[in-house]
Amino acid sequence: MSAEKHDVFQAIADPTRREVLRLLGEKELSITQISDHFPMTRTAVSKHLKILSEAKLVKSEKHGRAKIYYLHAESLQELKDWLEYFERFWENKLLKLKHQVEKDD
Amino acid sequence: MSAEKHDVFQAIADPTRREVLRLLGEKELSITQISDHFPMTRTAVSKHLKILSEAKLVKSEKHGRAKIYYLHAESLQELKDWLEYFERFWENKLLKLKHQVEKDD
DNA sequence: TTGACGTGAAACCATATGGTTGTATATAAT
DNA sequence: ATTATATACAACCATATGGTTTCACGTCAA
Repeated sequence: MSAEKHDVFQAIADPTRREVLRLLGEKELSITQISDHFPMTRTAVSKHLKILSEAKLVKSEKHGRAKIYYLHAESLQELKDWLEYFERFWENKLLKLKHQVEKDD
Repeated sequence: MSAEKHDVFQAIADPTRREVLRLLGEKELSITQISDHFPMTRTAVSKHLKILSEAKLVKSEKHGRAKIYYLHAESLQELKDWLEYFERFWENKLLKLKHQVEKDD
């Protein structure tokens, strides 16, 4: 798991990491709590969390011996911006369809 | 490059593939035309196109000896839907900020 | 103080990924 | 018919990715 090349797009490419984000959307959780939801070792989950951290999609705080992770959804803005560029390619189609339906009434 | 496991999330994880999507947003292009934009072989670009095809983000038609690719942006809807779930986590913050600014006026 | 608990980190492994070169095949153009 | 063009496909390669096991270390509870 190499250096500074984990951006948001790569971070959300993995289904496990997307599921982690959903979990953290519900509630802050420790690493152990998170890994209880997955059929893999705590170490594996920990690596996923590292990647999510690098992409700034999650943040963490130490509470005693536990490390608590929480969602930092603001970083999804980059994705939203990227998507926006492509919206014109199908939003128009939906509008045209809507107009067509209304005309048919 | 293995079987049916290329979904939209994985397809857009690669910067080259995102750039291909942008290019095709401007204009339909053949494989050769697309690969002219990248510092890699036509074969490499062709593999990226295959992955984008599997994710249904692009479609293609044969015109004589050329294979013309065009954008199929509708498949980005899945991404949009996924994002929507997380919007509540920061849209509210922006709204609060906006209200604060208005109150300050 | 002695464990038990929660995490970190290193070493290792199989497979995926992103790229290359080389060869084959179909379609135009001369 | 020959040649040039556009793509397809197979083989190969280095590195990344996603996972494991093992061990070390700080922290909390008895």
